[in-house]
Amino acid sequence: MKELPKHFDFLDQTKIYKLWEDGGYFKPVKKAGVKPFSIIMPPPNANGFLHIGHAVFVTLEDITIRYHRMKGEPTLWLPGADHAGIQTQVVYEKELLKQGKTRFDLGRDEFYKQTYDFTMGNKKIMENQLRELGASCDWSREHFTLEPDISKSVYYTFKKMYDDGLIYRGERIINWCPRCGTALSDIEVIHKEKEGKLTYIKYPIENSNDFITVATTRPETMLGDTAVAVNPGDKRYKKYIGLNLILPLSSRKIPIISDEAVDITFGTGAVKITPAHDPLDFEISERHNLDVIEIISKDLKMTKEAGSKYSGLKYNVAREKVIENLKKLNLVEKQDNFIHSVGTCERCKSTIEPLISKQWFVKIKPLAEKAIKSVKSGEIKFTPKRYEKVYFNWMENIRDWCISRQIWWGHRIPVYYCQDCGEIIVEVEAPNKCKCGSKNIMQDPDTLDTWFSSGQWPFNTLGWDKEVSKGKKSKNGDFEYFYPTSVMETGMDILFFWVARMIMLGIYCTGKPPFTEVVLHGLVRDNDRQKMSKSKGNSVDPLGIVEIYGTDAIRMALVFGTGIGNDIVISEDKIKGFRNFSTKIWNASRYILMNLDGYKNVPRGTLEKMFTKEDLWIIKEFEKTTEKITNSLEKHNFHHAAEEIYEFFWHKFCDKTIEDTKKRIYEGSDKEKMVAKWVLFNVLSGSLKLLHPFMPFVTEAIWQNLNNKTPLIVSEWPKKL
RNA sequence: GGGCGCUUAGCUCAGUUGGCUAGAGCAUCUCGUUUACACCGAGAGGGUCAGGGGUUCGAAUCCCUUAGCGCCCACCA
Repeated sequence: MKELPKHFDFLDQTKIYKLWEDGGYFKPVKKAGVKPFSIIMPPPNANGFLHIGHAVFVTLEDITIRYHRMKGEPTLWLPGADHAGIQTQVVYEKELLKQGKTRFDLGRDEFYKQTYDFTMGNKKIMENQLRELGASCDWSREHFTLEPDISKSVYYTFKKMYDDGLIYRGERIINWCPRCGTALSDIEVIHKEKEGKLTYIKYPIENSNDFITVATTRPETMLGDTAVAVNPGDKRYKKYIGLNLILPLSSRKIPIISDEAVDITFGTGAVKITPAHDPLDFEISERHNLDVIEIISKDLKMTKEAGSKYSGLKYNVAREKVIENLKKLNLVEKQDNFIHSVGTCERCKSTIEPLISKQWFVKIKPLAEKAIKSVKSGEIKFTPKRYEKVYFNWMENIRDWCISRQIWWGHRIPVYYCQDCGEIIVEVEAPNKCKCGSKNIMQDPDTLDTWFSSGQWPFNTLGWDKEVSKGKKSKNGDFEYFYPTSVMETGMDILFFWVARMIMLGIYCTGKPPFTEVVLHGLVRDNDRQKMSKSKGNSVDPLGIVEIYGTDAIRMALVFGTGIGNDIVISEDKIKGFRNFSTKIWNASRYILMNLDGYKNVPRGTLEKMFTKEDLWIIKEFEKTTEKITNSLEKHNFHHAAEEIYEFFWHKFCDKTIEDTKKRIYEGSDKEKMVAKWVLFNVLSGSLKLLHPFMPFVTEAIWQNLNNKTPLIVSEWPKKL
């Protein structure tokens, strides 16, 4: 055995990681008939550096992975990176803006190429950051969402769903982000409370001197009204239902209709219906076969349909003009201040404009039904269980998923239109001619929602493709061996975006849910309970912390004292505390190694009768601790496990046992020394194993000095001493 | 409007199916320069477990209720 240097500040994490990686310990050895353990890593978005949130998943998943690997299970942790469609495009467009350019200056191909290079550069940095955090994942199986094989599978899924009638193209109301210039799905819209004005406008009734007053926050949309709706039970308006109104400023005749969706208590109880620019109005218009008049275009300017006085004006300019003109006609009853929630783009924060557009949608209900069943039946279990309710709540109220995006970065939709006969061709590989013989075919210009591809991540990365779907074996056999995977661990914030979609698409594509357990963690906050973010300036840079206090400290700080699923509170003081713990482990080990000169380990049985009461106590405590940690890890109770090993190592082993044995170590007989050394050596070895999943670097560094033939990472998880 | 959660020591949080004098880390105080470690050790103080009611032999834990806080979802015109 080698003595340890006095200070471990220079612990060479890179060297230790290399020892593991070069040793091939991250690669699972498949054993026929042995149940494997597998986690697909949530692929970080390859458009920036890792932040503290990434450190959380790395820590929790790496703990789980190391534990299962030590239990001797063929263990796979598959890493990857996500192209992150809109987000990356927004980030790179900002880069371009610094050069005074837009994506249109570059053109589609050049923009894609530059974004690709940018992404690959970030991906490489991220991979090394994952290494610094100790991620023991199998780099030989790493994937990227845009690589050719993955893309092919994504296209195949699209085609399969199209053929099954689960993907359709339709002209419907969607969320339009004017900044990004694309449609968004409902969950990419963040609703924020904003101050506005509620304007009450009088609509004259045809052949009458009566009016119906409607209230609106967007007066300019009246130019596109095609009805006014009231609740069928509203006595005030019953007599008017079926009559016509003369729409001010346009003189169009619009009907007064009745619909259950109208809230009697809101505003005047009469609501103007603008099907082209409001989701609820669109629904009502479908029920009543109303005309749809688009008066705002995608660049937020008024269309010709809005009338010659308004056409070409920006919508907010038009709004003022509409109010002004209505006032001249004495048709504005009043204007109230009003707080309402306004949809904004998740990525660029711009206000969303609902409008009619031709997009691709996933018919989601049939998929959702099976996804609900898989959790209800217990095929998939959530930790913490309370998130199952959140999941059901969302799944049961789900609406069709708009999957086409008018951006350039991502999987281009595998649909081709024949310019001659109008045929729609959906194919994995680009066709060179149409059935009609025409070679004049054009690919759909749009790309797929990034979550459409990440939703297939758990099986696409394992080699599922068209052939496997038809019953053939996957190329390397991974799909058959590792799928369904064991645990999906990720942030609570992407439960709907990702977890829900993986379950739906997993069941659809492979017939099986993609994992048997979902483990969700919370948000990272600072000591004042504030969410950590760069803009607030309160974020902890995990790699910066690694340099100062070491990876082991930050990992412990992230799991200690936080129940799984709850928000994680972390501060520099907390991390410092666990740096102290690393030092404690180092020093205790250094002391033991100093006193193990010439020590040869022997089986416990040969010393059984010579143990002191204190020896037997620590042995018993070790076994109790081992059992508790094992149980906690099985239940994903990371904080319990961490707290147990901390308490055991510091306050039982160091404070009690090491002190108790000093007398024997310094003054005892040879036999007493031998027994004391046995206890120190074996409890230390066992403790290093228990500590290893949490604090892999210090423990491995010490282990390397204990004359062990194999590294700690592949040592056997302990049961007894 | 619907749903979920939180309220425990000065601070940040644990507390598994109800069961010994309610725990940890940090902070505070006292003592200790013992040959692993001051990034340490020994010890101490500190809590009507948000308020009220109920079930029970027994409640921080289960039920009801009130108050405050946070989050998520939703078509508040």
